[in-house]
Amino acid sequence: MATEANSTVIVADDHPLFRDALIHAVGKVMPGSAVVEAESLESLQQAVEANSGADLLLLDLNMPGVSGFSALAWIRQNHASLPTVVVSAIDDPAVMRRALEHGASGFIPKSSSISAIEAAIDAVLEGEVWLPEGIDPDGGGLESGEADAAANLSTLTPHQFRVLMMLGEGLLNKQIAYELGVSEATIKAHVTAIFRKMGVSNRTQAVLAVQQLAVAEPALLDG
Amino acid sequence: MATEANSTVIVADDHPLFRDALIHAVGKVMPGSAVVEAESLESLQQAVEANSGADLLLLDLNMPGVSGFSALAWIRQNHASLPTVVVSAIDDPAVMRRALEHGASGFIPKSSSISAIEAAIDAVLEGEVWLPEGIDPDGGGLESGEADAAANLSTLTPHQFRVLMMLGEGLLNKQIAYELGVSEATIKAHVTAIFRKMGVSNRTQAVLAVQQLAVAEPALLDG
DNA sequence: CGCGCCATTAGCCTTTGGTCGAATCCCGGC
DNA sequence: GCCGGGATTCGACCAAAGGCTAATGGCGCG
Repeated sequence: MATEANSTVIVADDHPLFRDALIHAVGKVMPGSAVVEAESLESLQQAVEANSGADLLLLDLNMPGVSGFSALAWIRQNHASLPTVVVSAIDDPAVMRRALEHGASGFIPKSSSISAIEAAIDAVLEGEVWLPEGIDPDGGGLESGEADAAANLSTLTPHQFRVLMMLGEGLLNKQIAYELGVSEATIKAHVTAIFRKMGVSNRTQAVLAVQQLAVAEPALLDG
Repeated sequence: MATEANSTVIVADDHPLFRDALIHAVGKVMPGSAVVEAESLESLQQAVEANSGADLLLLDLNMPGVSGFSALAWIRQNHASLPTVVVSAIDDPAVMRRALEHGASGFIPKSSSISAIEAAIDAVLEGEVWLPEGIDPDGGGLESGEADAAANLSTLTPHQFRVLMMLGEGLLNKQIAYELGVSEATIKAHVTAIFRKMGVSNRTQAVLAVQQLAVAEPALLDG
């Protein structure tokens, strides 16, 4: 069991109950570790920037402000030394493999037992790659467009990344400016920079590029 | 074996070799039937409009001009009496079930044997629903956003539908006008009508709505 | 035949989007 | 303490998008 002292873990999940459960599991596997919580893209970026020496990131797909593998791809490229485990309600093996392709060190379905979650954290801290039992980590590789989109995405600055995510929600420049508390001119400048880095020429194409990193929502089975 | 005479089948697939294979299978199961071919969205629409009494449509996902379930959803709503079998290189059971939810009468993976394809056509002509062996047709139902998008999509006129697909490729109004050989004013009129019917207020949101009907490209496994 | 719907286009005006240049700020290196 | 580069910020300027009105022609249906 890896019982590191003075270590830091970032837990990013917008569901408070599940976030607490993850924190609890972290506390058992890594007693004495500091935990930083994030429940949105903004707080996630702050947490990652402010704790560049963190030892582990537990990252939910689908938080307010990001969906799909965008955040994972960006963080992995900009903080390569931060091991990241994806946590998600989705339990599709193909999604798990895509997560690994984007640099994740493991994948924890939200349906996992406490002991499985602890085992996963423990394994990743030891430098291993962890997937649920019975899932084959191999398979294919990313579609070329998705890999390109991820590579381009990772060159964006933090602000540019957030702006791009908002473009992906169909927001107007004016709305983005208001939400970020800056002028519309600033957003336009960011948007132009995004276009260059993403290799596109208008916002619709930028949104389509981001969509390649989306995960298909599974049919809603719970009640 | 259903051997209808004077029947018409539409085969829509942009891969000539596979289209021929499908036509061959149709010829065996339905001797004497007329076959109409389509290899793009435009020719598909022409074929469907010109053969309103056709007995069967074999429809590929991912043809030039359309991708995902958009074409399926639109055709099923506007030509409810035309049984449609989806043909695709994708063999994900979840995709097959979504096809059925959008009104398909069956799903034929391109990896199927000739005999399986013939069996599928035969079954659908008899009014049955056909899926590959071992696939459970039940499961979930569509995500609400996807069902809404499909419903809205089906109210579009043929031209509007084509314009929307081009919006989904990130084209400018000017480019769409050029490709369709009409003026930019015409495209703007179509686009405005599309926004109303789709319940959105700008082209980015329209594209996002259409994207809900997309299918995730699987990892490329063939050589 | 007339009515409604679709497709087409023009003209006009307002809003949004996108590019350029430039100022400021922050941060690490010298 | 000073310098340089990237990030962030912004205003000005022009292009594209979007809303509205109005007019034309075709096509199906009662």
